[in-house]
Amino acid sequence: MISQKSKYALRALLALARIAPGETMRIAAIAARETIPKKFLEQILLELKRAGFVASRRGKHGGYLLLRSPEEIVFGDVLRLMEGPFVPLGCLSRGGHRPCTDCRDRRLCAVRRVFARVVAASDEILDGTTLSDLLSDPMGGLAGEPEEWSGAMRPISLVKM
Amino acid sequence: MISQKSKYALRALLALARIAPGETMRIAAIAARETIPKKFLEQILLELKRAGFVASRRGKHGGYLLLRSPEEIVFGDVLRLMEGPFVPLGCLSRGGHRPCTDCRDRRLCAVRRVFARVVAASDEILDGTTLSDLLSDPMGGLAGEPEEWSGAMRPISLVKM
DNA sequence: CTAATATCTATAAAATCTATAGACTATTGC
DNA sequence: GCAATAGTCTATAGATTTTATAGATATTAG
Repeated sequence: MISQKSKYALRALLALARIAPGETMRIAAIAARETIPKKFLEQILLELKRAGFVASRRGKHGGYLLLRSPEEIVFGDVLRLMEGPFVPLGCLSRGGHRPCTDCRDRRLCAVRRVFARVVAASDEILDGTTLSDLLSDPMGGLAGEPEEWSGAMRPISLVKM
Repeated sequence: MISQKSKYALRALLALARIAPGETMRIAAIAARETIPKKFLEQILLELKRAGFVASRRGKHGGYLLLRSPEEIVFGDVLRLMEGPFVPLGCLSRGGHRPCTDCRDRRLCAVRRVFARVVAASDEILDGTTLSDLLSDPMGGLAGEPEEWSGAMRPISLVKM
């Protein structure tokens, strides 16, 4: 499962992407509009600020704004920041850190190999989607209800994310 | 991240896939060979038994064996059993249960749409891989070290699974 | 009968996720 | 300068989930 924190971060960034460039939006306004606990959102926005996604102004008329354009903000980057050094298996993290302690030989770990493919497929989507992709096509080309989805759009998989 | 439990389950099934058909393998033997806590493994094997993946014999000379052939045991099915009703977002679970409580309109939820695509891509791999795929190709066609992986095989993505 | 082995229920220990609290700092308008 | 507004920072609490362990029970072989 993606964490609430990541979901909140993505929604907050989308909210900021909808305001006029150069304008700011207050934490309280984002929290209210996106239904996010304000104090939790504060921490999330600070993380996003430290990572260079957003900037802030303090004091009266303060608030947050995007530091990069929506075309440059990639879903995968936001998730990597919010979720920490995560892949489906610890031993798949960058540089091979966090090795399994219970896996005799990484090269022979069958589980590892399958999930490496899942990671690659997920990355292709997450690193190929930006905020602007979602802004320009708010309904994703769908006209019906989610209940009417079929085929590739149907949420069937249950792998934990 | 995939849970330890799922990883243990997959490794246990692979261990059972390697023994002769009709033979059994004791819990203690699987635990030792795959470096899995024995008592934890007991619970996992019971779940796998209830779901029809394996069968067991009690008493002396008891143990576990696969109830389906390795060609019929699909990674996705095992994960769905072990991880529960999971998708990257609660509102993507089967039948649309577990709706977001903080998302105004599911049809407009941009985050939801992106992750629906991730789910579909992951499923394609997980539901297309069986135990026998891994048995017949233990090295996955790779000759070098994981550190030498490149391109699509490199574990870059950090989406939490 | 006894030893080996799986079964079952409960609980403990640890980690993580989510959220809240409260004091502090900076900016603006008057 | 002062008050109001709004972001910053550190700590911690509460809840949930994950991981693992304990111990009593049931079954089978010999």
